[in-house]
Amino acid sequence: MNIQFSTDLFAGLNDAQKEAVACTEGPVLLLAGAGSGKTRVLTHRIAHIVKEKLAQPWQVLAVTFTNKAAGELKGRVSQITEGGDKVVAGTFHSTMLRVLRRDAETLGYPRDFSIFDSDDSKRLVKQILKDHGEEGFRPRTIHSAISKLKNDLIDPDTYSKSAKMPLERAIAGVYPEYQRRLKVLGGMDFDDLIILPIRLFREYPAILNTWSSRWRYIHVDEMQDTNLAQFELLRLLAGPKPNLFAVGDDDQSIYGWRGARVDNIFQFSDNFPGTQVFRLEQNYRSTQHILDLANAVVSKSNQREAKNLWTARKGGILPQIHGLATDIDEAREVMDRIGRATLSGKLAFKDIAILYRTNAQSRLFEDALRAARYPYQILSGVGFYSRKEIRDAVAYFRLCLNPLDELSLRRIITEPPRGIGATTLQKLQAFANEHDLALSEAMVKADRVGGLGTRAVNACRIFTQQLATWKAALLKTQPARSDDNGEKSATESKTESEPNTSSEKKSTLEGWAENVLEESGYLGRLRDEKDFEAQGRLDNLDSLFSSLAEHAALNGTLQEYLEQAALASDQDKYDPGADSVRLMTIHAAKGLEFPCVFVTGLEDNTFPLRSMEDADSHDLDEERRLFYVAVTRAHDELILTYAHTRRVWGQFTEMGPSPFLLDIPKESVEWASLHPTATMKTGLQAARSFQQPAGSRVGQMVRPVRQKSADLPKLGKASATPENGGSSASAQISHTNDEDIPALRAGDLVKHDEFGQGIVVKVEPYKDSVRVEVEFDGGKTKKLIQKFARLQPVKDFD
DNA sequence: TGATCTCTGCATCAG
DNA sequence: GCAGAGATCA
Repeated sequence: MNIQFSTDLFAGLNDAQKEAVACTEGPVLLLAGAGSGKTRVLTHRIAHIVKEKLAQPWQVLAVTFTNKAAGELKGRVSQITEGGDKVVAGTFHSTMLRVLRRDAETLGYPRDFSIFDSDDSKRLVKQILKDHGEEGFRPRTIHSAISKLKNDLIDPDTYSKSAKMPLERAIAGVYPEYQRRLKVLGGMDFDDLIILPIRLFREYPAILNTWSSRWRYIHVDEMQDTNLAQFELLRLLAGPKPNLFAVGDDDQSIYGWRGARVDNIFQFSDNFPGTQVFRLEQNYRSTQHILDLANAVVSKSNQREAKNLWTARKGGILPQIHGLATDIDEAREVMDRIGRATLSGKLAFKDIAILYRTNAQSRLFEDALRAARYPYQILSGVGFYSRKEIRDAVAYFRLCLNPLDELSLRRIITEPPRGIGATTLQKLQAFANEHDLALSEAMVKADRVGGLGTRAVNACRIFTQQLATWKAALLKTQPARSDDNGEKSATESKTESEPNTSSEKKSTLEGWAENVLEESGYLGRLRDEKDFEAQGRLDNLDSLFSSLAEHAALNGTLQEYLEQAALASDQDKYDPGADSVRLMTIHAAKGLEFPCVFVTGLEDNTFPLRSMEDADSHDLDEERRLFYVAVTRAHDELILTYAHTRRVWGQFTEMGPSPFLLDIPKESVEWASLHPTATMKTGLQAARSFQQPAGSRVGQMVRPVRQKSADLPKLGKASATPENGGSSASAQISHTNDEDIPALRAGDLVKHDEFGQGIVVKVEPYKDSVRVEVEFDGGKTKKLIQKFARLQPVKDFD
């Protein structure tokens, strides 16, 4: 997609797009279907505002869904008009972080507050539960409840009044304490980054005025996925004469589970009287086939604005559905297709995306890609910054910036072991509580803490001294923010490779970082371990150092680095240049597009994924929209796959096909599955069972895959049903692979073009092939030379 | 105190 | 299949 240098910003836009770009004043709602060019409208509108001098670039705010999208937006605006790089663009979180870095002290937080990620938050909740003697509840549950309350702007007092049930009372007990401790530790969690600015704006109108008068034009992308708190922020910032431009699509609302409200779109006009509404309904991305399929499934959802998404791209490749015996076969099938498409030069690796519902599914694809030696990148899952060694390193860094950050302190105090164990910490903590000190302050005064042995006191002294040295050394690496011109040598001083120099000599940020981990003994300990895993960890730390160096070369501070790390999204890892297959969850694929898309794991309870507690139709609708998002990522080619057997939690589990597959009209898709009739049947059962209350779950039979072939009677029945008659089944094998002949063994299910389905009775060598004896349905037994017989294995069947 | 081992519980989506 | 908790031993 290339934006041309055009004097006319409106050239190349369709009528609806033009209108939206031109409408710069007052509240505007742009309902933009998938692939309808909303990003184009956003960029052009902002460029238009800047170019017409309606505002300075820095008076234009664009809230995007990822920081990466923000960067791209700025880049594109710069291409069209001058000063585009000065437009303020970022996610809600990163934008509000600016506000908070300036005024956090007003709310009683230190300037250098830490950002706690959800792992930190859960730890904190766990601590509180322990202190309250309520360890029966899961920290995860409590934390997510608190998070939800915060996003709904419900404060602890209000909640406490309505809390009745034991769980609710536990939440009500933890919530205020959690907030209190965050503050004591000088930390904010992700939700605080949204709700604290709200409090700031409400309580200090002058501060609100600073920002709301600065940002004269506000743009919000993906409005359907904003929550109440984010909406309130927008309302406050937009002020009484809102120049607020919101873009969204209710069909793509996929974050209900974390508090997003589609009503922020539906009720936009009520909340902002005088709203002008525009619709983008022409899709420029996908073929008609793909849109038909997408529309068919999403139109079954209950709460939805009727719309009419269309495309001029008629024809194209019909989407395919492919059912495989096992999840491993599924991965193999995807590899096969990738191989064929790339080998023929039809597609590059980077044109291909493999999408899945949950991160756990990525492993098999990863293994298969590695085995096939196809380049790939994973855009979701356990990222770099959540690796243990990186978290440890970051904890050291965070502690240097914010001594109150007890979570980090506790994390690294035994990494490596330094003679300070649980009992010592307990005593320190008691002392700290008594004298109203932070844990790190108590350590400084360890000699005054009762009951500590000299060994422990010494250990504390050594550690606190180290910490002080590191802090001092850190200051030398940071260019003073006001006059930072000279420090260009940041990347260049890597010449000295002596690891054990004192902190004085390393004046670069990465040198400092390396030194901290060296002096603390962290690196030494890893080196001593000498095993494969430890080497990997050391390599990762090396990557951390070089990324710090890169950051420092751009005059970035450690704090900024940590912020970026904390707020980085999965998509920020996306490297559009690299020619590699992309793997990601559907959530992470939001906003992206690819010529060829695999949507995998289309089984009941994989996708849609049912949760134990709330299996109501509302959730199914969100899964449905998620499916819609998944398939509308594709330009030309769409392949849906599912497996009959999947390993779940290490156990082989029978899966039924996704109910979504049943919503796809026959003419919109090609069934490449081996057993469509059976598929449809189990699919129907699955669809029905979805509506049943939790507890009555089906399809959880567990048995080893090897026993599969013993399942013959069922097969016989299924293939004897009148409506399938065998003909439909044979039509399904759309392409026989003329690769290697499948290895068969007695008990395997096979299918023959003429004789239908059967079971292998005997396998014996015959010349340069094998002779297979097959007992076909109806009792006929045939001896066939496999080389000529074109027997198709039917590995797995319900 | 800390290393090692066993076991249990648990398992979406994400900034 | 894995991480974290708890038990055990040096």
